Amino acid sequence: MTRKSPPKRITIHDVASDAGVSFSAVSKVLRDAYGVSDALRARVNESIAKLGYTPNTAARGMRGKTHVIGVIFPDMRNPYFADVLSGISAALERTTYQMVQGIVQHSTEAALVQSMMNMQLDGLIIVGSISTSEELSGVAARLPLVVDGHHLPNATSFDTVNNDDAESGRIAVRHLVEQGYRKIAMLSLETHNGSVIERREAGYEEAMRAAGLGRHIEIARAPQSLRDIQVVTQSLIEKRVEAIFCWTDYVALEAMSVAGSLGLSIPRDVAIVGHDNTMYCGFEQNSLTSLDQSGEQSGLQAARLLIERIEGRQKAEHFLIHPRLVARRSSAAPA
Amino acid sequence: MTRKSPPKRITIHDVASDAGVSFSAVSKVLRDAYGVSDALRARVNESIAKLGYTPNTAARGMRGKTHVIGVIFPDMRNPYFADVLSGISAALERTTYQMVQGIVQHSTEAALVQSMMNMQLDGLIIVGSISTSEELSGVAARLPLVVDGHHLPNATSFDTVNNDDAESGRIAVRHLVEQGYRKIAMLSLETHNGSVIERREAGYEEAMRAAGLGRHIEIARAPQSLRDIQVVTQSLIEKRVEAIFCWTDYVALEAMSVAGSLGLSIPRDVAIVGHDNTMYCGFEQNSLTSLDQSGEQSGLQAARLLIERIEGRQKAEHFLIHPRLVARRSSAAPA
DNA sequence: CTGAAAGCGCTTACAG
DNA sequence: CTGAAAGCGCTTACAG
Repeated sequence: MTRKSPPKRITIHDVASDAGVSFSAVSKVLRDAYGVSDALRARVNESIAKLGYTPNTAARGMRGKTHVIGVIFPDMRNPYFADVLSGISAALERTTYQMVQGIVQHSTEAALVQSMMNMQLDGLIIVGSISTSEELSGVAARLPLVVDGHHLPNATSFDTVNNDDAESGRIAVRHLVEQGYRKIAMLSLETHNGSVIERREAGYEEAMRAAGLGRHIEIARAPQSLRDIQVVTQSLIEKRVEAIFCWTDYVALEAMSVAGSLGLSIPRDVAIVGHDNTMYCGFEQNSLTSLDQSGEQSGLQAARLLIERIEGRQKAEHFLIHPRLVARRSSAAPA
Repeated sequence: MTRKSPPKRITIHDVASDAGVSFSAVSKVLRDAYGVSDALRARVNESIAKLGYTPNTAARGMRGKTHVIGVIFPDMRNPYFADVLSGISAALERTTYQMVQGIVQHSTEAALVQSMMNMQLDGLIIVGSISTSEELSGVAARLPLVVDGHHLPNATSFDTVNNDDAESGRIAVRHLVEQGYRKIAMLSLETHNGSVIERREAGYEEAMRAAGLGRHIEIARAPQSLRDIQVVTQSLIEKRVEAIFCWTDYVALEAMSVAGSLGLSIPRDVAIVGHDNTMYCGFEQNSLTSLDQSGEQSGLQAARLLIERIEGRQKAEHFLIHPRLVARRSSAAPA
């Protein structure tokens, strides 16, 4: 085993001997525990600074808290998640908690959760979970959990943060109807119970019926791949729909691309509305109308709830965000 | 302290007693160590499966390897990083290594590195590092390190994976010159020594001179914010440049947006070339010419190198990727 | 207010 | 081939 000899790690013992105190005194200072005099604390902190000591997270994890939380994202491609992360990060800034991310790629959400539990993290935020209520309850039984973007009928063992996704669907439809569109389709995703997408679909259908457009309800579901989105968009266009509400922005941008490739002009030939109001919406070449659910706010609240839960709160809390339409050229009234 | 009592964790001892062996025998099976009979191994594996045992990463970290590596990204907004992650993930799939990500937000790269060292991770991949050679050498002295996207004059204690960024700059310029453009500017980023951006600038300048266009060299550097990019793009357009080579795609998309807002048409009034060939380039409304440095390949190689290094390789290796131009409408020859 | 002891769940020599 | 012992760096009662 040829290993480079790593510079010896500085431990609590080194700090103790430098400060001339017992090593348990150092531990107490670190954890802000009771029963340390100001003099002792000052001396220890000085040594910590001098030696550049940082606690070994693995060792901490064996006994108490690691002061690290985990955040799980379903993918890194959807720019909405960057907004959520930004909110979480801001909320954590003034706390002693650090964060690591797990992004579902070839592995599964469950594997990532397991891996983070094995690392003894203090709590977990799962964004856009694809797990069932039962699975999430199982996780919540083992560590503090907040789920962001998943509507669960009866989550009592963990907190949730959600956009009012049914309202998103309603707002999108009402807006398009006001602009003069009637044959409004929805471009959705093959999904599962309790997902944000399911709620958006429900809101879409409800508003269509309320507007007397029930006969025009048309929900097309495509997997996440660009190729599939293309095919499904084409078929909607062939059906001569007048407007398409897409479950997330990048799908809307792809739909826009397909329409353009077919020589159609937006919104004249087909109007498009996205969801999340990510940074690409504002680009002139897209000018995509979108529903803003403030990912930043969502992340901020999720982090707040998680910390409260780590510090002892037992009762579940559920935070709801109200979406807001940002109208742009892609849904302008037909001339 | 009212804490929910978490279901007791299954440890190596539980497995041992279930299998009727000593707990050290279990440890050996887990680590594939020498000196375990097939019969014992089979019995232990059966118990592991039955009990659903997974090793406690924190405990492992106290003595040996955690089998977890860390990947640090400078941000989550640039879609190029999703490609890199995908490559790393693919490379890890057939190994026993898990991965967590750290994304630089409000914290710093150095803080994230420290945090991951404290977690006793087995190795680190830093993508798009902003640290100096010295800082990175300091990290490499403590754990196996691969740096992706950072040209360091004399990295001997860690591996690197790089795109040939000077070549990217040259290819961009040559392509634009072939298409008939002469006043070619570069939209860059305020940056540091050894960065990929610096190299792209160097390649740009070199190719401009080689084409006899030295007098048209114009490098505008903007911070990462959309607002700043707007201002800088406007000033380039006011100088009546004929083409703009942007250091990364989303900057190019923003430049495109600014041009559009000013009523200019692309490429007739100004041609645009991006870098990374991320998924947005192919959208009809963008149709952005871009240099493909294959983020997936980059991630794949980085993970391979890191694992080799974790398993004992001492000599530094440096992998170079050759960029490839993907031409689209944004740089078509002026009619 | 301060310190000595036990123990978290593993790995790593070492002894049988 | 198998197992008992020591120890990684902390936290948590507990004793002084």
